[in-house]
Amino acid sequence: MPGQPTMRSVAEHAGVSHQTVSRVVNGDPTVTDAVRERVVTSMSALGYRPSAGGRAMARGRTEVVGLVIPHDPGFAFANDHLIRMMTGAEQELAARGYGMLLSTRETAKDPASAYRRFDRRRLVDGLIVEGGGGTAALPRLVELGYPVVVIGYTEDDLAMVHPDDEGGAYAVAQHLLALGHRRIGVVNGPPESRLAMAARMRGVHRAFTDARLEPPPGLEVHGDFTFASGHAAAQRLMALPAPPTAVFAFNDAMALGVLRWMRENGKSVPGDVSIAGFDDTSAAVLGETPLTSVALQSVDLGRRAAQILLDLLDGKNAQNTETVMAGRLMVRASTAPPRTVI
Amino acid sequence: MPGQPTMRSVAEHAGVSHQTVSRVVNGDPTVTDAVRERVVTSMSALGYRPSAGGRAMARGRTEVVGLVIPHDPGFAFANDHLIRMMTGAEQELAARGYGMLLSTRETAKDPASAYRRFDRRRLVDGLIVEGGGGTAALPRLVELGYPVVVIGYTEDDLAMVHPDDEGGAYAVAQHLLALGHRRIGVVNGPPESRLAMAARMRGVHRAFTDARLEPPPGLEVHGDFTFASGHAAAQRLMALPAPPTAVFAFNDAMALGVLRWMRENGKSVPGDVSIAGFDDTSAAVLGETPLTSVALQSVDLGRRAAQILLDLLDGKNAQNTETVMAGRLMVRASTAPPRTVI
DNA sequence: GACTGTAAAGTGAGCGTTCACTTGAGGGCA
DNA sequence: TGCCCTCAAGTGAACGCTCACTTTACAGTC
Repeated sequence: MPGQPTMRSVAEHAGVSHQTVSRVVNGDPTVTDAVRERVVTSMSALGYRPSAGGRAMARGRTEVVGLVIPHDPGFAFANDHLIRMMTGAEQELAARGYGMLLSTRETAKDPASAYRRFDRRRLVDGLIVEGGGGTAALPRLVELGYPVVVIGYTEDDLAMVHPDDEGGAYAVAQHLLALGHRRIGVVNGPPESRLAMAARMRGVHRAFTDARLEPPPGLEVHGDFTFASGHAAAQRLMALPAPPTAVFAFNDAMALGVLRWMRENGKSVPGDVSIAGFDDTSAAVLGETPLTSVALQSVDLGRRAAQILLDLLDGKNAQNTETVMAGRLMVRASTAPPRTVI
Repeated sequence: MPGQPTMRSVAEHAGVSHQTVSRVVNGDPTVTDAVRERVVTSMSALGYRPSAGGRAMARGRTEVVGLVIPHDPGFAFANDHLIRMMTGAEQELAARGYGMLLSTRETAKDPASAYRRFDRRRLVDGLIVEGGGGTAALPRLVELGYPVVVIGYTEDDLAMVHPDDEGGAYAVAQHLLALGHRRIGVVNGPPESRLAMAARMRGVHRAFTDARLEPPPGLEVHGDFTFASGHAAAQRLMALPAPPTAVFAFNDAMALGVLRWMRENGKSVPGDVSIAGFDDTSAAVLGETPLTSVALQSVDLGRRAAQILLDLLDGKNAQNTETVMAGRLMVRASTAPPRTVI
């Protein structure tokens, strides 16, 4: 787009200096109303819009932050969370005049792919990384001098924002215990998410401990967050000599897999087996048997991450904080007291 | 981040001119291997990374495009599509060295909000707008000189990329007719999507016509794409004197609402009533009764939109094309022959 | 040997802002 | 009246890159 009006052309049109136009654009209070009005008139007469590139050059920062999200074809179920988180972050950033540049990474194939962009070129001021797991490339970004906020967990010394996984899992386990379940099966997640999964596991154990009960041994199996792995996990759990009366899957997709297995094998839910999930995805809510699950505050998670990053950019709050946002237990039709209270 | 190395400092370190460094960065073939190697060594020794701002200034374009997506709290079901579309677009853009700036708009509250950013400041070279509906602000963007590609439908004279809504709906209707259904209820979408919905309706009618049948009158009701509206629509359809034997809802969320109503009212699916949706969301696939639906090529839709936009930016393909991407009928457990073939 | 052509590298301006500093006008006060 | 102070606006450089043009070196030709 050649021939776009510049500050100098606006200045000429308004009969002031370019610096005065700059002051008007940036809301400098020292400009008198008369001059300001003249400049504003010229700006709209010429159709002037400031160039982000010019500003970036002069200020030494781009006022754009990068958002790195995982993108794994198989993990479609996290989409509700991702979209909400993104909009939360975007709105917070927009409110402070920042833009959000999106970069996707295929965790499995090439974890570093999404970072490479930021490594190669200086086009963002900081980064929000969704999902700390499997991000060995994180230290490289820090090395480059980027402020980084992780949505999720990381072992690197970075600001973290994450849901209260332990509290959420505690709430689910407590709910199931209160219904009278004792043999509670757990479908745990994959190694990439071990920090979040460990927190959820702690929550489950704490619920048992608080109820002065021992967590039943041998009722924990592992999935990889996919529907299919939940389905397989149900098979394994129900084949045990003493199968569980309730299954708590560490995400909704696996919980739906468990539910499907129950349907296929003539088990009623919640009659024979109660099922609970985690994430409160639309698939869990809108199904024929709505799932008890834990709702994350995805929008606020994104919003908060953006706030922290902006504070880091402003030099405020240089501490690498850990922010935990409460989850909410959503009790639905998939959980009920066990047939025979033990 | 002050004191970052620049082209000139790299040039000094390597004992060449800044222009030679520029040539190396941009892969100019006229640089001899010896010099190139020296420059590359200096670049990594100093940790040099080009400044996107400087390049944007000098080139007069930012090499970033904007992606505008709708964000309506109630419309969570489109998330699968959105994420896939975004990753498709992002990967295509990244492959050509472009960045993708995200902007969300709340269609209902303030349709123009997402555009304002691009109106106020010159920070992208072009725009991809997801969902043409309700975008009265589009002409303003064109007026500003942005190349725009719409994913969806628009009445403005812009490049469009959209799924084959007519063909997809045709496939569903044909499938239901082939099963023996004649009284096929349709749960249509909201006015904002009227162009897409009209295409789907044409598809349904064409299927009837091709089968030398008359579309049954009075079996079309309207929803707003939400689960609740699908639920209500089922109520209305089934209260008719001659209720449908199959219901085709124009998105999955409404189809799931229909399914729920059937469950609550003792109708078996697909025994008493067949149900089909549109979009092939995870909620439809992973439910207890997997839904027959139409899968969109969301990733390719995004990828294609990005390609077209990049071509527009290159001055190639100045035509405002309309690109249609086939959908795929996914037949699942929610559709079967009617109990009594009429 | 002088001339031309070409490939490789260098020079300097310019892109549109902001920053640090300077100028100028006007007011208050002794 | 003269001085200083304050507030509003102006001046010019700098930010880091690319573009258009120029220089240099060297080989080929007559």
